[in-house]
Amino acid sequence: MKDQTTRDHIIEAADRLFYQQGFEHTSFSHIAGAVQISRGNFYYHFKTKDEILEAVINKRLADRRMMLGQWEIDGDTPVDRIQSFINILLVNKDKIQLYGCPIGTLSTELAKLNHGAQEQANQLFTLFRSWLGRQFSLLGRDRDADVLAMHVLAHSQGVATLANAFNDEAFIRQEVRQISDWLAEIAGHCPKEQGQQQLSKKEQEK
Amino acid sequence: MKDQTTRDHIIEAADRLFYQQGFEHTSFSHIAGAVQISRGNFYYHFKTKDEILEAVINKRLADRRMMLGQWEIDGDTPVDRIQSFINILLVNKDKIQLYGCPIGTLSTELAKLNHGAQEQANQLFTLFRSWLGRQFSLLGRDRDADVLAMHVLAHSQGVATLANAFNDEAFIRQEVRQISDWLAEIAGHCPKEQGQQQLSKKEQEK
DNA sequence: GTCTATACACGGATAGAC
DNA sequence: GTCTATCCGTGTATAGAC
Repeated sequence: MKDQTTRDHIIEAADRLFYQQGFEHTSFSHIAGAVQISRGNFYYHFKTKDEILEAVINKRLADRRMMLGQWEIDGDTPVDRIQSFINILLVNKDKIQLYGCPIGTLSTELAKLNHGAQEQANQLFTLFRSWLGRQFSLLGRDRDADVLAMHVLAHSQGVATLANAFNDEAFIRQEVRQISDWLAEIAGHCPKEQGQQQLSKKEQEK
Repeated sequence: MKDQTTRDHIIEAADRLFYQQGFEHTSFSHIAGAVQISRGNFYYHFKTKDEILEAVINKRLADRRMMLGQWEIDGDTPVDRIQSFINILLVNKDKIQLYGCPIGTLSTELAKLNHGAQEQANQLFTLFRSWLGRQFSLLGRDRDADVLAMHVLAHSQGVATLANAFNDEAFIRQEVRQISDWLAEIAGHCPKEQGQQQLSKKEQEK
């Protein structure tokens, strides 16, 4: 599990560089330099730049699925889990101020490049969208679960974009507070929530 | 007023191409081809690519200042004017679905490129931020005018990013409705608003 | 002001030795 | 698996003729 192959190292470096510098701006030389291998060796692992992009997106998908799975385990209620999503803005605030959201900025770039991998990259958004939608459904908001999910997703994207532009941590905290209040209000109006708080996983274990 | 110089044509084409394809992805050849001049001629007007970028940003600043000025004339109340801002999402929905927000995507790209013009590009955001802040101040929300302005700005950015990713017009309409309701509620709670409706510019002219 | 020709660096990609 | 050497296209930028 711990013995990373050269291929893994390449994907890891590319993931980081694509995020920090953008996909197009990152060259083979950049990645090869970061991994400390020659450019020639590079092509043994990946035939084209698009193949690396595909691998990076797949890695990001796997990483995020893992993260969402963990939130399901840690979060006792749907509200807790949605709050975990909102909190990424705080947890990753430094990187977001420097580079924006890794999912949003990649999607935006690929759209402009009219790149074939755009659909694949959007699966990252879809992953969060579906997951958030399920949480809102569990809250008893089955009818507008997807609308609420998209709203939360859009909010986090907007905050990331402006936090990046203005390099403003206070703004992130402000907006996280606002959307958390909004979430609490949503939860308060939900019929299924009040009585279920004590039926959460951890409580059941006792 | 109507005799555009070659320089103006270049800026116009670059403006459009930077928006549609991104700054880095757009080459001199692209722009020269669009303007129907040779690449060599190009350098008579602009010495470097960065000079074109600077000119494009200045043009965008001038265009947006003009637009905001028009909204001041057309909009009777601060609420009307803020609503004008929100409505850009609807007015430009087709382009937003294809290319995102011209201001947000440029800012995001320049941040990744670590480009010197980033600060200049952010003046576009600042322009809207200040303008929106003034409108909220006029609504009697002087204390949190900037917070509200940033909130509206972030919302529009988030909607643009996701509308672009999912190419989803219904989502835009949905979110515009939501933020409009929010605005109406904000206005309803504002002490200065109710009594001032009839003191608007057009009413005063009579 | 506009053109052609050209210099030069860099990026993606391949061939073949070790 | 990893390396060096190399090809080719494109991108920025310049020189100089018209």
